[in-house]
Amino acid sequence: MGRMSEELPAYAEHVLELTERIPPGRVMTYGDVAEWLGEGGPRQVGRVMALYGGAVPWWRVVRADGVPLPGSELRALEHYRAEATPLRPGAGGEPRLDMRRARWDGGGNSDEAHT
DNA sequence: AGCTTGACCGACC
DNA sequence: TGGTCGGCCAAGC
Repeated sequence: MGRMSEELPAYAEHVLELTERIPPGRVMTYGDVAEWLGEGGPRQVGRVMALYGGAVPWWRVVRADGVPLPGSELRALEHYRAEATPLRPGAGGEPRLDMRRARWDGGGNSDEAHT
């Protein structure tokens, strides 16, 4: 029949798939995901994560400024600690992601970090 | 059809 | 370091 009941939009599936691909200890920004995918924008990625992010390592997709997801900071921090994700003390002493080291390019070159 | 909202981003000041 | 502004793009009302 004509209508295909998409339980999960194709775009959402791509976002989730890439998210699962992010190695432990690394993160990608919403914008990076969108750019890597070559479609949509940061806001679309954010929407997907808000709706279906619970099924994937959501803590590995973060804002460009390295601030942990508001509302789930504790849970995120726990994961970062467990994965040894590069963190950095913020102004108020609050931990923020060290984007310079934690940012992952998407597998184009897995080993590139290391200053 | 128009306006608001959102797990955003970069430039500016 | 932090606040504001404009741009972005899809979904809801």
